[in-house]
Amino acid sequence: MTETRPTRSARAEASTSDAPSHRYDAALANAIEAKWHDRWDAEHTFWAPNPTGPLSEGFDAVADRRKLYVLDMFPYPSGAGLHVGHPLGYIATDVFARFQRMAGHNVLHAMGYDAFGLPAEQYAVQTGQHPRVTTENNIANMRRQLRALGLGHDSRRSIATTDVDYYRWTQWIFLQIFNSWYDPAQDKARPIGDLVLQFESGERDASPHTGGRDWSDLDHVERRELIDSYRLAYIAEAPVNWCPALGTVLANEEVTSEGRSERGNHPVYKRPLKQWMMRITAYAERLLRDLDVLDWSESIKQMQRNWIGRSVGARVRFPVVNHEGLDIEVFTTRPDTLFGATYMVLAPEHPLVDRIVPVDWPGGEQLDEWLETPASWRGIFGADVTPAEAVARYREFAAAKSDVERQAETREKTGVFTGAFAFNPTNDQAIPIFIADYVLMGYGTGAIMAVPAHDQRDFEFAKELDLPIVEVVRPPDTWLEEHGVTAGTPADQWPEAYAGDGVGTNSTNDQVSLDGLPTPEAKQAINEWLRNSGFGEPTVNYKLRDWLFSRQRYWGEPFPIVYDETGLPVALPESMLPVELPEITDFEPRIVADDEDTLPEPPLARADGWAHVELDLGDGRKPYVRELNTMPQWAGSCWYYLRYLDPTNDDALVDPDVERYWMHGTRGDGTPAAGGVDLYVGGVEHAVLHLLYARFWHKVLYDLGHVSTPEPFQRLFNQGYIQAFAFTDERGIYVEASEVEERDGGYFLDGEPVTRQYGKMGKSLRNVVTPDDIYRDYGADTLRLYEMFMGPLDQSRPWNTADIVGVHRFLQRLWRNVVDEETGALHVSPETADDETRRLLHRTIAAVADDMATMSFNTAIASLFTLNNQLSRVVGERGAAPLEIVVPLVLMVAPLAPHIAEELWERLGHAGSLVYEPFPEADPVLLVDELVEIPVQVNGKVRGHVMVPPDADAAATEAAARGDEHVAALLAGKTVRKVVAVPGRLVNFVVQQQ
RNA sequence: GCCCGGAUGGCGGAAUCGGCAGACGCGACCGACUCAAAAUCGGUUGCCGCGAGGCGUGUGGGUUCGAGUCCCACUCCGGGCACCA
Repeated sequence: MTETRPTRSARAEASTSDAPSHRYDAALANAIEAKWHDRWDAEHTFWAPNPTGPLSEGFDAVADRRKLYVLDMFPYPSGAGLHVGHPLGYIATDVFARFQRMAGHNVLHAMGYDAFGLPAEQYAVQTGQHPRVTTENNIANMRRQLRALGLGHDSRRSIATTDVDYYRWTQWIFLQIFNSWYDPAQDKARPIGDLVLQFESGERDASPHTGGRDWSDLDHVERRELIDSYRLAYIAEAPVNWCPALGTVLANEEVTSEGRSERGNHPVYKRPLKQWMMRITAYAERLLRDLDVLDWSESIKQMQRNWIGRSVGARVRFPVVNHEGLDIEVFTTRPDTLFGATYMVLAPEHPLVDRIVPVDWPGGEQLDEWLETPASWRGIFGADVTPAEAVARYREFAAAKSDVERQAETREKTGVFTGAFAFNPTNDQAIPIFIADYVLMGYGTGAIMAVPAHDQRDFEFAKELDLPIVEVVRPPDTWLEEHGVTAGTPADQWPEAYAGDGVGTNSTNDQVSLDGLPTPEAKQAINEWLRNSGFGEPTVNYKLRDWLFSRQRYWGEPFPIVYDETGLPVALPESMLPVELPEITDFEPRIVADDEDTLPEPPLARADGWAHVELDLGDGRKPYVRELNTMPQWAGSCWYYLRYLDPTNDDALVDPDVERYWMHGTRGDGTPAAGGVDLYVGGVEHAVLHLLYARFWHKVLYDLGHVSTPEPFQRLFNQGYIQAFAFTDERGIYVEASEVEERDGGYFLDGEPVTRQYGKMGKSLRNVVTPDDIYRDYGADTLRLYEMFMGPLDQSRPWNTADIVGVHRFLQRLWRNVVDEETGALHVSPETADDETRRLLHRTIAAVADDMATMSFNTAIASLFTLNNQLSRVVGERGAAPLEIVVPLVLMVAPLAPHIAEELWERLGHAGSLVYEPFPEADPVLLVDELVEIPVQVNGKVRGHVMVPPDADAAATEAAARGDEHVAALLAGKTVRKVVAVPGRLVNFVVQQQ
């Protein structure tokens, strides 16, 4: 590139042309920043020593400091590079980490790259360039952009998930999970070998899972199948989210509620496929319970709670009429309404449907009151056909509806009678069994008991198909009134179901009566009856499903799994790790048709020499076929925070002593904690993806003794987003935002008016501002300061380049207060500051230290502005800045704008970096003013101010207030009914209203 | 529909416990410097009013000597979940 940048701003031109030669401008800032980046690198300034091992050099010097682990969410190295919105969190953690170093902590702060994933692979498909090349280029560019920000990361600890040395340990963790099972008795994961021992010793009975056969009756393959069914990582054929456009299946968490892929918004179809699953459901209760001890925002906790979806209820078994021994099991949160169950509904794909469907529609004595099956039960699906045909038709109808269509529809209830009946166990009444798509196979047991009087969905279905509606919970009078009915109104004349608590009614048999019982007691009573009668038992159900863990992709971690002649998976031994990705040239998914009939073929299937191997896994050398799927992108990001601790360890994923030092159960301030990372900063978009998966893996590692804390992230902070204005022309097309001019309250591009919009920064809105632009025009310190000054970290706010000059001027004034702009010489003085300035200094120190600790960086900066403005006044008067003010000011600025602070620190005569200098401390004596100004109110309105000593009591303050001329005039001739005098705060005279 | 979060000048935002609303910055206006402009420096800037003063934190009520802050009802905006039994 030989030509000069055409976009170089006029401001930068002007400031470099005829400004004083030692003014702090972009050019000077860039020079200073480059110098300190090199210095920090050369001096290993940000190397945080481990207590032991290869990274422990220098630990003795920091051994008495408290540890602090600060972490940013793992970034994906995008080919587009960073825009100014990306580093917001990184700057915040860096400011916090720098402050905490000055406050006496040994701070671990590192940055790595979540580098597997779709974009590099899709780029490879388009260009033929290997994803590794693309990925490494992107990482290099991102490293450059982040280095320019002056982030104090320990560069030795930077890892990428694509490093073979890293994914070797991702595979190792997979093996740990694969080789474990969840023992409900101990409520933890245990080695799979323990389970085998339990079966062999007879301690655990195999027969319930094998059709009544004992472990000793099983052959080798059957035993493996049984054991495999217990593993925390297992293969299952289940309806999965197949996304043809992405050529892969997706986890539930990766599918939006509109039934589209979170990445790319492509249609997703349910189809049965054999896939790897992770048994995260075994941890549902612990994942939920342990949220209570985490310092996370309530909203994120709530999102995880919703996703886990715990509900308390009961399982109830309904015997199927004419099928001896066959029960339909349902889950209900309202077992107290069991007497009101007038029909049942199965999900259309429920496996029992085919077994219960009779040859003909029932009639005569099977139906208590009707002579033949009512037409309404058969509806349009069952008219003129057999039950089997009706079921088939309905299934076809339901399957044809995509999730999107279901969403869009008005949720009119549809369904069809199966022709079969079940007994309501409370009263032995035969109730009809339907299939309907409002019952989902994936939740509970895929079957429900329908209580139309007390469930709105069942109510609507009952109305639609003309089914009986029986009241078993008496609603409160207020509800009856509001719905225009009385206590005597039959439930089928209610305008809607009553789903709330009430008092039991119509619920009595020989053994139990719920009549008159309030709902909570009724639940207890019926649960007891269910247990005694054997029809059911209380239980807890979760919405959370197991995690679908395989992807039909190339650019991901290969599984350390092969298959032998039985087709069952065999774990590779640790000694065979890593399983490296084979080199291939064709990354294209084989079939990309955007419909639901295509089958995925993993790209690894084409690596013939790799996929088929001969190995000796203890059975002698024999052929095996490798697992051809790869792991999802979430795998690598599930544990990277552990690898930062000990990135070079070849013997373990992390040394236990190192792990305990950085992670173990105390917070930075010494109080007990459940999780190891002291501060984790990132976007809210990972609320139920990464944060749930990582907690799950961490708990498995905890159960197996590989980590010492039950939770990975003690404190989570969700930063807001930087949004930006965008502009559309009259066609509604986005135009380049940086070229739009504002004048007379309107916006114009090339003289044509354009419309201002607001949204996420990105290519599609053409409103990207890159950090490189800002470095060029102002320098990195200005960018850092601006991003921290824009507002509170947890809120989203608009980027506004025009506002940047404010913080840039601050740095310029700070510089000018210390360095002569014309000569470059220092103009500081050892003379003491005046009392007012000194007091302001100490107030500022107190405020800034407090704000830094609570990450209120915007107000910390405001305080620094105020002090610097005062210093400017002093310099104006005296021609020199008192060192007494300058030194602490520079130290306070250091976490926020480290380059200029280091430079000033050096010019002030210090040899080393200020990174580990103690943060200034406020003198408490100077925080108290000699006189304080107190507002004086009359009837709540401020009418004057008086100066009083800070320790003046109420009487003295009131006396002073009465002495104020203006106040005295207002009080003259009026009756003071009450005086509120709050010492140090205010005085309020309450006078008779005239 | 359910669950969270939010609403303060022209703009971004500030205001530990219920105690001077609008800190700090942008913008705007005035002035200094300059032949001039930019940059820089100083001042003014919630609204109405010449002023005294009045009004003012999404809306309507309430508690209180006193409410941006607490309570009740609502409006709008953002996010999450959603036929979850």
